[in-house]
Amino acid sequence: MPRAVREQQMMDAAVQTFGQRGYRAASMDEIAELAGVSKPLVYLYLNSKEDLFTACIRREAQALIAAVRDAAEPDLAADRQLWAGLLAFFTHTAEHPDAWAVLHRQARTHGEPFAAEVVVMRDEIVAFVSLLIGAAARETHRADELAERDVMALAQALVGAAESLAGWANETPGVSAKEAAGTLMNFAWQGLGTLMAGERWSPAGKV
Amino acid sequence: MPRAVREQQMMDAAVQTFGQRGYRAASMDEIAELAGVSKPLVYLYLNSKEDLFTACIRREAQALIAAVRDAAEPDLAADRQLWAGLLAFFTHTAEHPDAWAVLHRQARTHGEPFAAEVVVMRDEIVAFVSLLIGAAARETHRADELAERDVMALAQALVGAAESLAGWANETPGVSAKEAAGTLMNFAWQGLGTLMAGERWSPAGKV
Amino acid sequence: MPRAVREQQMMDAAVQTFGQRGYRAASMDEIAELAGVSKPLVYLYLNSKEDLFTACIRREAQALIAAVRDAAEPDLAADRQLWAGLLAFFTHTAEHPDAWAVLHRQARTHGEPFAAEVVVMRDEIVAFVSLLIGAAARETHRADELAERDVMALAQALVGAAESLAGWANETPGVSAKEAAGTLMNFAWQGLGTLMAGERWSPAGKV
Amino acid sequence: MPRAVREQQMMDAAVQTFGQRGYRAASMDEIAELAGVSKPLVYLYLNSKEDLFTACIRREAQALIAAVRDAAEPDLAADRQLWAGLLAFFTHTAEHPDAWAVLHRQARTHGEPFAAEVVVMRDEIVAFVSLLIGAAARETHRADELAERDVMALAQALVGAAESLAGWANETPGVSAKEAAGTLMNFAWQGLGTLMAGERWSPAGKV
DNA sequence: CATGAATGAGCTTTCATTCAT
DNA sequence: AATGAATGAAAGCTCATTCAT
Repeated sequence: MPRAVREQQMMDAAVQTFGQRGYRAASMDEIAELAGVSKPLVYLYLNSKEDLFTACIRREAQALIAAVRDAAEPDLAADRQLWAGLLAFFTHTAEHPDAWAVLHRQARTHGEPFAAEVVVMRDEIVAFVSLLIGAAARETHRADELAERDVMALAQALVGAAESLAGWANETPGVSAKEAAGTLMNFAWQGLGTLMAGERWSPAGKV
Repeated sequence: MPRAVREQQMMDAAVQTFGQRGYRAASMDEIAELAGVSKPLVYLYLNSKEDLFTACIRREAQALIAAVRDAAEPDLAADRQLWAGLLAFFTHTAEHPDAWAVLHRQARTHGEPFAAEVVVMRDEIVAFVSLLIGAAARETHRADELAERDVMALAQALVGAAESLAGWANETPGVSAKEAAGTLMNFAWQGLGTLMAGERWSPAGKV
Repeated sequence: MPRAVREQQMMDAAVQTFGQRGYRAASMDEIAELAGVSKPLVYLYLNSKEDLFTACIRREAQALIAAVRDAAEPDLAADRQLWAGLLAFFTHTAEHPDAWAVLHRQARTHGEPFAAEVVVMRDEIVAFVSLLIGAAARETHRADELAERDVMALAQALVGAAESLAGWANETPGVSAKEAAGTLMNFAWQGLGTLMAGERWSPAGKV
Repeated sequence: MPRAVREQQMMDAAVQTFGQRGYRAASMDEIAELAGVSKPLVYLYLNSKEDLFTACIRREAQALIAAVRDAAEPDLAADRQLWAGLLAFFTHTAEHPDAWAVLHRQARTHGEPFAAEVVVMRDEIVAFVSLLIGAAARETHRADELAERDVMALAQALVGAAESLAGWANETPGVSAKEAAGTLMNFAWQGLGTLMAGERWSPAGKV
C-alpha cells in the first residue's frame, strides 16, 4: 500500500482518537491499532506524537477553512455570504465531530505549539467575518460608525457564538446546521444592523 | 491545622496546576508539593486524581455561578440584570484565570465524567440567561414571538459568545471586563430587541 | 530500608551490569532486578541512566584513587612509593574487575560526558606519577635531563602500560598483583634510570 | 557495481559509524545511508549487525597487522625492527582513527564474540614483539636471564604502553607518530637493556 | 540487483497509587 | 495526623530484521 494512502489512514485514526480521548490520553498504540498498522510505521511516517497531532490540526484546519471559503461566493451580498459561510461551518463541524473536537478543544488545551496552529485558522476566519462586517457597514453607508476595534470584538463574539453553537448543535439531537445558522443570523446580523443604525446600549440607559 | 483548611489549600494547588498544565499533564507529585503536604495526605483527603479534579470543578463552578447570581439583583430590569451578570462573569474569569481554564478548557476536554460537571453549571447559566430573555420578552409584550427553543438557542449563543470573549479579553492586554461586557451587550441585546420586534433574517430575504 | 543503603545496593548492581554488559546493552530492568528493587525506585533515587552511570564512574574513580593514594606513603623514597602505588592499583583492579571495566572500558567508550569523568581521575594518577618521576630525577641529581614534556609522555606510557597489564593480569589465571607490579617496575623504572643517566635511543643509533 | 566494491563501501561506512557512535548506538539505518545503499542490501551482503561488526574488526585488524609487519623488515637488527614497527603502528592508528576506535575501544567493550577477534590480533602483535625481545636478548647473549613468562609480560606492557600512547598522540595536537615512537623506545628499550644486563628492581632493594 | 513497506521486541521514563510506621 | 519508601502498569520511541516486488 502506497505511503500517501497509509498516511491518510493514520491521520484519520489519529483525529478520531485525539478527538475522543484527548491529546495526552490518546496512546500511539491505540492510534496504530485503529489505523490497522504497527506503531513503528506511524513513527516512520509521522515522526512523533507531537508531529502527528500537528499534522492532524493542520489538515483539519485546512479542510474547515476550505469548506467555509468555498461556500461563500464573493459575488453575493455580505449577509448572504455570511449565511452561506455559517451554514458550511455548521455542516462541516457536524459531519466531522472528531475533527472539530481536535481543533476546538484539544489543540487549544495543550500548549503553545498546537494552540498557535489553531490561532492561525481562527484568525483567518475572524478576518473573513470582519471583512463581511465591514462590507455590510459600507453597504448601509454607515461605515464611520464602527471603529476598527469594535469590528474585531464583534467578529470575536460572532465566531465565539458560532463555535459554541456548533458544540450545542452537535450534542442536541434534532438541531440541524440550517437551524443553528438561522439562529445565529437572527441573533447577530439584526443586532449588527441596529448597531450600525447608531443605537447603542449602555449601562446608563439606551442612547 | 484543621482538615478543612488543608483541603482548601490542596484544591488551590490543584486548580492552579490543572489550569496551567492540563488534567493529564498535572502530576499528583506537583500538586502535593505546591500544596506543601505529602502525597499520601492528598490521597487521604481527596481519594484520587479523578475525585480531586471533580472537586475542583465543582468548587470553581459554584464560585462562578455565585459571582454571576450575586451580581444580578432580581429587582432590576432584565437588561440591567444581564449587564450586571456579564460584568461579574468577565470580572470573575479575569481574576481567576486558572479556575476558568479548568472549567472552560480542561474539564470539557477530558471525557464525560468531568464534562458532565461543567454541563450542569453551564445549564444553570443558560437557564438564568433564558430567564432574562423571557423576562425581556414579557417586558416588551412580545413573548409570543419567541418560542421556547429559540430562547434556548439564543441563550446558548449568548453564553458561547461570552465564553469566547472571556478568553479573548484575558489574552488581549488592555481589554477590560467592562469593555467586554459592553461589546456583548451591544452585539446581543440590540439584536434581541429587533428580533422581538418581529424582524427576522432568512435566506429568502428579510421578513 | 534507608535510602542511603538502597542507593549503594543499586550502584553495586549497576557497576556489575555496566561492567559486564556495557553501558548501552545494560538495561535498567536488569539493574533493578539485580539490586532487588523495582525500576521506579532506581529512577526515584538516581534520576536517569546517564546519572546512574555517572554516579558509578565517580564512586569507583574515587575508590581507585583512594586506594592508590593511601598506599603510597609520602615519607618513602620515590621508587618505593611507585611500587606501593602500583601494587595497590593492581590489587584494587583485580578485586573489582567490574569497576575497572566501567572505568577503563565503558566510561571512555560512551561519549564526552562520561569520558570526562575518567579523564579527571586519570589526570590525577598521571600527575601523581609525574611527581614521582620528578622526585626520582631530583634524587639522582639529573633533573635537568628531563624536560617537562618528556615527563608527561613517560607518565602517560607508564600509566598506559599499567592499565594494559591490569587487564592482562585479570584475564590471565595465576598472575598476581605483585607479579604485575614487579614486571612494570622492572620494565619501567630501570629504563627511567638509564634514561636519566643520559643514554638515549635514536633511530640513528644509540647516543 | 560489483559486489566486492559495494561490500567495501558498506564496511567503510560501518567502521566510521561504529568508531564514532559505538556498536550499540550505531544504527543500521545510518550505516546504510552513509554507504549510499538501502538497508536490505546491507543485510543481503553482510547478514546481520553482528556479522558486519565482526567483518569490520577483522578487516581493520588485518590492515593494522599488515602495516606493522610490512614496516619491520626482518633483515634489520631487533631494535630497528621494533622502532619501525612502532612507527608504523602510530602512523596507521593516527591515519585511521575510526578503525583504531573500533579495534581498541568498541570491539573490546561489547562482549566476548567481538573481544575475541581483537585478542587474536593483539596476540599476534604481542607475539611479534616477544620475538623481537627474544632476538634482542640473543643479540646481547643474555637470553638465559629472561624467562618465557617475563618476555610475555614485558611484551604486554610494551604493547599496552603503545596503545595508551596512540590514544594520547591522537588526541594531543602536535604530537607526531615519530615522537610517540621515540618516547616509547626511550622508555622501554633502555629498560629492557639494563634488565638484560642483569639489574632488577625489587621491593627489598636493587639487586 | 535492489528497495519500499512493514513489524516484533525492547528500551527509558513517568505516574497514580499504596503500605508500614 | 502524617510520611518515607516502594511499585504495577503503561507510554513514547527506536531498532534490527524481513518480505513482496
